[in-house]
Amino acid sequence: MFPRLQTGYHPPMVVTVPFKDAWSGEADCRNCSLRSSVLFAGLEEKDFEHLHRPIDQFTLQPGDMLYRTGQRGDRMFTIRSGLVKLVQFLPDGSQRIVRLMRTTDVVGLEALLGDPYEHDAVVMQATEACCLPVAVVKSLGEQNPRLHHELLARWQRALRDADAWITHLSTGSAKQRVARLLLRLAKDEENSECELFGREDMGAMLGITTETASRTIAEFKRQSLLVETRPNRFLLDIPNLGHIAED
Amino acid sequence: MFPRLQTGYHPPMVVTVPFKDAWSGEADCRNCSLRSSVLFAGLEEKDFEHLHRPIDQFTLQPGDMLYRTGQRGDRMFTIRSGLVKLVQFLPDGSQRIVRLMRTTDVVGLEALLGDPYEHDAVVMQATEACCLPVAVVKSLGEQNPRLHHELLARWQRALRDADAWITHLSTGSAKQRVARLLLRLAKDEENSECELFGREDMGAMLGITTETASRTIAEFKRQSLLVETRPNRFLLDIPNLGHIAED
DNA sequence: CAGGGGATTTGCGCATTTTCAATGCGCCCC
DNA sequence: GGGGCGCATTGAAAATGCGCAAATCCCCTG
Repeated sequence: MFPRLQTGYHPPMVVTVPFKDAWSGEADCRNCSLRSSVLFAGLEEKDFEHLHRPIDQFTLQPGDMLYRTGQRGDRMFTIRSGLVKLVQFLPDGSQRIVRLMRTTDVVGLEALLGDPYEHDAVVMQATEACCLPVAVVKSLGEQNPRLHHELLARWQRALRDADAWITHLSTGSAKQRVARLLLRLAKDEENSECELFGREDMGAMLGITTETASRTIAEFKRQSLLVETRPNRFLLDIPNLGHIAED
Repeated sequence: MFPRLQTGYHPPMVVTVPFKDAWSGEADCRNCSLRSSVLFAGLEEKDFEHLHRPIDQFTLQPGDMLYRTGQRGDRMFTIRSGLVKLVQFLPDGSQRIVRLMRTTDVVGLEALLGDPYEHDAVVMQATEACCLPVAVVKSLGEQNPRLHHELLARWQRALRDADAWITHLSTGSAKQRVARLLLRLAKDEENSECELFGREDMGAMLGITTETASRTIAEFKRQSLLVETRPNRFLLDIPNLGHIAED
């Protein structure tokens, strides 16, 4: 169903690989545990009656791709849990990650306009996603003003994230960028811990090389700004990282 | 009406400065010369009848600000001509330009959601702008599906621009970034010429220092990749700049 | 338990970029 | 015509990041 991409592989690759069957059931949108914060937050009983086919739900593994750049698709996705990166490629073949999508984010909004997808959407951590057919969202959006407003808000959220990505993660020294990334990752968690990922991905997010990403993390570890509680899970010294990030 | 900001000034500044009266008339939307490409492209005669107050039009000078970060506003702007930068600030006070807005772009979309503006919107080159009250756009958007679609498309366009900003203007060496910026500026013009701006602004766009921007431009000039036809107007050697940009 | 593949870390030399300071240029105003 | 101001350019030293290769580590598998 969803092609799998190995970390480190690069795009001119052809996906000959297994169609992993990732379907994990039909979502019960009415009783969705994320209902209040998700795109469908504003739906009412009468709207659900228009939902003729149930919404499909998928469980995806790292490397799976929701879609590829340039492809035309008729679906968007709500991320229920996990982590998905949106990747763009430069003419020389190098890649840049332009956004991370997490719980309650909607991926692939451009499909709603009939545009081809702008990115490769690649799963980084095991992810549950709901598949929203464009036709459904479109028709519900026309009937329900709250959903419609919710859609605009999603677009705006994506835009704000993109701007923050420029301002925070693509500006300043490597140390600053890494520190800002760590803080941002820990922000949503309760215990000032965060799950990190491969150095290559870090580099692609921050516009630095893999080695510089690695060196910086290693140095932070030596300075006890980071403590690795398990592989790639870090406890942060938030105040001091904040100090590095800002100045 | 619109506060003026001098180039090089930074944000914690208070605008004590003259309220320049920039009002330049009421727009005749029906016969707008940009009608076909502007937000209101899809309006029909009956829609115009709902336009009770005419749309105001402004002529703005470099340094004028359409709005500031954090401010709540009830208007958006269509840029008719000229150039406007959207600026964000880092905690240390340095600034980063995250987008350039030009003819037919809509600035300040976030007002439509009732959100505070996300940027400082500062005029870089003399600009004509139409002021679109949020209430008007909102009510027309509910009546006219084409306008509504147009709105989504604007949001998507902004998002695509933001992503391109990350991928093209915030990635790679200084030389590459400058080359990409030049090419992008020349793209819309017919004669492979482009209007450049202050080195400080260039730096803030590319995430490099003013000096590096200056050095790079100076070097391109020495290599005849650029020819300055008038102050800050450059004729480009597109193929060779393209070569630098890509590799 | 040994072997292998991939990812991370590290060393080292080099290129780029920053930083700070000085100089030069053009323009406007007195 | 002579400041003065803002901006662009340049120089030189220092800091930073890159590229490449070697070493290490980790995990998975046979």
